[in-house]
Amino acid sequence: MLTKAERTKQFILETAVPLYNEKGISGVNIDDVLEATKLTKGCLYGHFENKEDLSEQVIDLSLKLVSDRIRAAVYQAKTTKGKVFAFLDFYKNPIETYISGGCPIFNTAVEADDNYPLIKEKVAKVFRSGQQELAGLLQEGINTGEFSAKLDPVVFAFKLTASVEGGIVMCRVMGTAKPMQGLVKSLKSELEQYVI
Amino acid sequence: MLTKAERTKQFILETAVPLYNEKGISGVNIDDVLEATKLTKGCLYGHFENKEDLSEQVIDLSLKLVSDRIRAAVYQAKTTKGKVFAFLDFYKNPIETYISGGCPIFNTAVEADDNYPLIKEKVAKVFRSGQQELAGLLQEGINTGEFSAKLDPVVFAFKLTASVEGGIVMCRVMGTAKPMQGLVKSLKSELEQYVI
DNA sequence: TTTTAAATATACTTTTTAGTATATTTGCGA
DNA sequence: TCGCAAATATACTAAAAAGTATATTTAAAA
Repeated sequence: MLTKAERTKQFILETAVPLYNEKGISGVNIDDVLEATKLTKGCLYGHFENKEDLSEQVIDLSLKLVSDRIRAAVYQAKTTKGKVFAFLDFYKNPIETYISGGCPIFNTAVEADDNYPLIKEKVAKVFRSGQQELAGLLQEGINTGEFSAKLDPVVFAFKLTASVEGGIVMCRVMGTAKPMQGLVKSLKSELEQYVI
Repeated sequence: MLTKAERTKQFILETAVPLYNEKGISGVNIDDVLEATKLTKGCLYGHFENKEDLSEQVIDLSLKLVSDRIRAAVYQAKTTKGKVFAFLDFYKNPIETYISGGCPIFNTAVEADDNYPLIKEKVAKVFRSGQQELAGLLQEGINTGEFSAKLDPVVFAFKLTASVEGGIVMCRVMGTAKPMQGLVKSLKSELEQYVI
């Protein structure tokens, strides 16, 4: 059983997650969070040192939530090909995302890049481990004979992630999920070329 | 000959462009701009109604600058394949970008998405016309017999843009341009498959 | 070259946002 | 179920940021 304080803190973080994802770190202010949680300053500052502390923990949670969810989707599939397809299907609809406002990993990456070195490093870690995992998956597929050895796991893992993430942003701005369908289809058939 | 006021206004906008690209619209404040330009409030507010007006015009310029530059790079090549390759090579080094801070089209897209509907629409226009142009280019290549008709111009144009833009962000955050080389190489060889 | 309106600087006010001191309430171990 | 420490609310101060009134300077037309 969680203590009251722990539950409140968790509630603040969870409520702030979509807020931060939509407005960005610089775009969110404390009053937004108070408004959304219906709590007061005294309460919030009882759980977080300052805005920076809050922001850091919100981003931590956002990154964890979406990473876990993608991983869960991927590891549900049995074959390697199925896993890769599951990854591609995760952002099938870039308008209505798991956490409102697009992909938090990517959104954070763009904003943290030149402004928040600490958070930038967190996102870098997420990307690096994600790339390693995805490339490892592809390599495994080659090892088990599911894919041709002509497939470059590291390059293709990057291509998959970069194009999907880029596609999300473009679709969201243009207000249509359609190009994503074509993109995913194209990436799937690209992988099919390596299926033995 | 430009008048003094026109030159000053242009100077403010040009100075603010990299600032906005690095810090984002919500991250920039008037004092940052004054600091960078070494001008004063009285002067700045003589040229812009308010911060919103300034932001809008800075973004307009950023989008124009980078669009023009990409177009210039592309239309320098003679063959269609050469043009597409030039497009891919434009962000060959995602760390040191034409405008410091990454691709302004993409950075703006991410931030404007849920926060600045007016600017979002501007970015959407840039993406739409860019996609149309790139797809048109590919279609032309098919028409002239340079590419196979099996190439889907709309889908491939989206794939090219999304993956390069996504790749820029990932490389910047991870602090390495290397994955971009592999990505560009892969996209080039993907196009080569359609070259007759 | 002179005049003056336009451009810019200075010094302010207002508004917004972050943060804090203290009072009040509430959950939980004794 | 009582007592009190922990949690939360209230009401404030501090800091930062936006915006303005007015003085001063400067560029360009006469």
